[in-house]
Amino acid sequence: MCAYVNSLKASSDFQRISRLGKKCVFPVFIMLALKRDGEDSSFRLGLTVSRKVGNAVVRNRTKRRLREIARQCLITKEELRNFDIVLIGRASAKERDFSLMKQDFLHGLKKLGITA
RNA sequence: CCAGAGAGUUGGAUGACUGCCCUGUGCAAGUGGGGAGGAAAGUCCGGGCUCCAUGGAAACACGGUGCCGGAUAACGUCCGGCGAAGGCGACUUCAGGGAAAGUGCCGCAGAAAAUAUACCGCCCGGCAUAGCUCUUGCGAAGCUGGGUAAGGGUGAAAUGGUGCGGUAAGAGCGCACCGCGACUUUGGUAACAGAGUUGGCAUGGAAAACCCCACCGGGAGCAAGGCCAAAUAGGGAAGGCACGUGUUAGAUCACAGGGUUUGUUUCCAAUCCCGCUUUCCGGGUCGGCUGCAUAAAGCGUCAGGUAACUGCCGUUUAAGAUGAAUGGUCAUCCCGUCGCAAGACGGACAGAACCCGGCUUAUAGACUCUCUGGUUUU
Repeated sequence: MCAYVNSLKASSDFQRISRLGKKCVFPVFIMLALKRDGEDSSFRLGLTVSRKVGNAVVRNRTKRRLREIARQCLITKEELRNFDIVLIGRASAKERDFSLMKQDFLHGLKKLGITA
């Protein structure tokens, strides 16, 4: 998907994370996180935006905004090694201010105990 | 200027920082170039391309199209014309072949909904009563036998319409005009239109119930298909057995037999394939590459054509992702709304997925051209 993060693709990965991972709900998105075992040290990101959010234009835009937030917040953090994170977009994501969404994301990372 | 009709264009602009996809260049760091739409949408038609081993023909079935002529690779599309309906008009709309080939249908209402028929009414005859006249008749109401489609009422629709004649009352029964059919003729490539003669009314509606006629159509789709490739099964080679006839060293070759060829059946041509078993070799799911963007291409001049469109020449090369790039933040300007102002808010519908030609649907605002009907002035 991108050079700076590896993406989650297989639907089995999404199912495993939603079953076993920790969950944190915001009005704009739902954050799921799960620590992975093994040698691979990279961080992986998955995005899900359902049809309830809007038409194809709105869904694409929502995914881009979520991906940009992840890029700006996560790329430098060493704590995120071996973590899989899934973001599920919700309907209000198309209207919320970008900087506020960014704060929501950092807050979510703290709540799930990933960062201090 | 107001109201309206038709056709078309556009779909915010520029920049900064920081990212993504493709690509050129470079050992590398880096750096250059390109990056959503008119509908990319719905997936409704028509093609290209690919596979189903190949080509041709016929019948049946199924599906589609349906005034005429043209355009096109093709179309259910487009252009021009005809007819019908609507509008003062510009113009718009139309599932616009056949109902005298056949079957079936026409709710409710109404007498009757299709071999016509008689509910009320109108008219005539018979019987017969009240009454009148007066000894012979007239006879309302009533009963009964007929005639009649003028009038009433019902309905979406009632067996041509209006008028005059005619008649007991009526009726295309007769006549005039209109409509309709047939024939002749003129114009037109044709649909069709005009004129004339004639018939004397025959042909109610609906084909979007079946059907008939003409024409068209094989199926599935880029998750097509091809290549590289960890595992398993099918596959190939060699041997043995089996096998109609001939032949040969030999399933070697020929003929015969059987089988496949995508809606079904049949025929023709050509080509392809052929039972069982042992050993050895190989083998293609996840993944990657390809298919994959130079094409019925865009733009422009000129020429032909009423037009759709075509031809010549010149010129341009224009996204290529695959859990799917084309973003985020900000500044200035533009447009709209609100506001005295500073400023605030908003800028439609909507996201390429093999590629083209259409159709349909969604679309804030802005702009251009042509035409029509008014109004005012000259």
